[in-house]
Amino acid sequence: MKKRVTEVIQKTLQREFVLEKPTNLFFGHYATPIAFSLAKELKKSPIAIAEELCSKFDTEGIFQAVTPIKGYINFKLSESFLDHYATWALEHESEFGSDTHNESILLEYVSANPTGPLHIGHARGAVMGDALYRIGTHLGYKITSEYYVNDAGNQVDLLGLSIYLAGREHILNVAVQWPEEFYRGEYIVDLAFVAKEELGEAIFHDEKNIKHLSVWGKDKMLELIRSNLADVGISFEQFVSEKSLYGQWDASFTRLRNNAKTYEEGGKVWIRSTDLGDEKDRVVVREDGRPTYLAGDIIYHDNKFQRGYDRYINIWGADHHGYIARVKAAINFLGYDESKLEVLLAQMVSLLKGGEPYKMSKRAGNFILMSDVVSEIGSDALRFVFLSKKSDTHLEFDIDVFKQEDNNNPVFYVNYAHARVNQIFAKAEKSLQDIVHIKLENLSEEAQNLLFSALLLPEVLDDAFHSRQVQKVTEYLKSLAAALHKFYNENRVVGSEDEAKLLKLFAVVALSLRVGLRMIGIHAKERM
RNA sequence: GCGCUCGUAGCUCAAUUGGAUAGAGCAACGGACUUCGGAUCCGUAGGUUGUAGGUUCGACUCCUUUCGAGCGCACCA
Repeated sequence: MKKRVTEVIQKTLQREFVLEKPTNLFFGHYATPIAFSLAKELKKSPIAIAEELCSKFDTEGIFQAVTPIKGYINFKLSESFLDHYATWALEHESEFGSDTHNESILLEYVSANPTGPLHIGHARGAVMGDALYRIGTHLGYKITSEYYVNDAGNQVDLLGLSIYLAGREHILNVAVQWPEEFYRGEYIVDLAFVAKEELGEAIFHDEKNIKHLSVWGKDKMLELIRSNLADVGISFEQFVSEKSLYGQWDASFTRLRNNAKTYEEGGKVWIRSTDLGDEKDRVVVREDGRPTYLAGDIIYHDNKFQRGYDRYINIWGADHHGYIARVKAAINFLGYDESKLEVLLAQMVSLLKGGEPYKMSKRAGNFILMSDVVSEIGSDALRFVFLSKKSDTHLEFDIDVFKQEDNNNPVFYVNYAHARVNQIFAKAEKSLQDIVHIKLENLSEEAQNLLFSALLLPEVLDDAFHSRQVQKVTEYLKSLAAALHKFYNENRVVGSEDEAKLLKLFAVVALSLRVGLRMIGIHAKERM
């Protein structure tokens, strides 16, 4: 819709302009403040310019009226244009809001270490990544979703050790000296018992088995993570193992060295990340020859860029923000365009329950488990609330709100609007086929506004994806649902003169709600 | 101390990325045809957008100052 409008205006004005929506639909459906920017150049008042420009538009086709108000030029769409679009949308539900783009994008998210279950912090990045994936794919981008598995290094060793010691303490009943650092959650003890089942008790007799337990435990945790994700409807196209990329280190390292971006000092190899704005240079190879974590990420990003996507998006927890500079520096040093990498940060989440801080799970080792929250409020509510706020703001919410079945609960509210439309169709004993070709004309002001709002979904999706701000979708769904509830309360549909027209209008609203919800991974309810 | 992110109604958050009178929900108060599902809707009240400057036709948005919060500042991942 916006595309068509832009085309038409472009053709008439023959210059660049900003197209926006008026704050009040009373003015029109679209508006441009172009007269303000022309005022200086033309040495005339914006008001005069706006009036002049308005007369250039013909009001036979797509626009019903083009009016100047206080320097703004306002465009009102014609009913026949809106009706055509509505009919098309109803007949092509799966294409509503879709588009084509050539850009290919590698979207990496979650990538939690396979050393424990997912906690609530991971959930925010997870649902955000998944929503971007769904929206972007719908918009026609070629997106690949990927999970990077840190299956090398200390943490996995620590996992093995923790299971081993838990087994000795709880299964062999021998006294154990716990080291300073280990994984504390009760899930470790559970794992030890599973290990006993699957591998036999003898595994805890010899510390040589720790290595084996590490790999075994890592696989188990990855399985758990996948099932946690599956519970909220998230799956990945590919998992990339850190370990499997290690063979490529020499090649990456050689390129860095040849570009003179590394140096040796104190027996270690450093990368000159300060050249590109990092606070200090970073070690990539330790004195004993083992590569650092950064080395792993250098290989991984080298590998990513070799795969030749147009764009790379990483979603990281906000606590990793300090890492962006060095990774971007490394990408640049490897000879790639680092601006192709976008890092989105998911800020911290704090949960309340009945106004009190949510109890940490002992099972998880003082984290809030994502699976606990999901079993309390469900996947839909979790998604909706996490996607309702800008990802870079700190978020606090009370999970009791999402158990209520009323206005407090936005998931419920939006679903209710959708179900309501279904109920009306049932009451009227009509189906979509009966009304899809009814012409929407001579609508009341309110009906026309509602129709227009419902048809905005495509541009909302577009905007949300481009700005990587998924809360625009949830905001839109809430306001569209509100508009429907309001209209419903003020207008009788079934049995009225305009029954067929209003049913069609409602069908468009329901369509928009349904597709919008689908974009954030929620299945719209037919009845409550 | 340095860096990143953030500061909007009592609370939780929006604001078309520089545009028209800064909007929703909650909480408070007052209302709605004996209902196409009242699981909804309408109204009232609530703001110097943390502070102080600057940029311009125009600033919640950009720049500078200052205060406050969170996070980060590993040869851990």
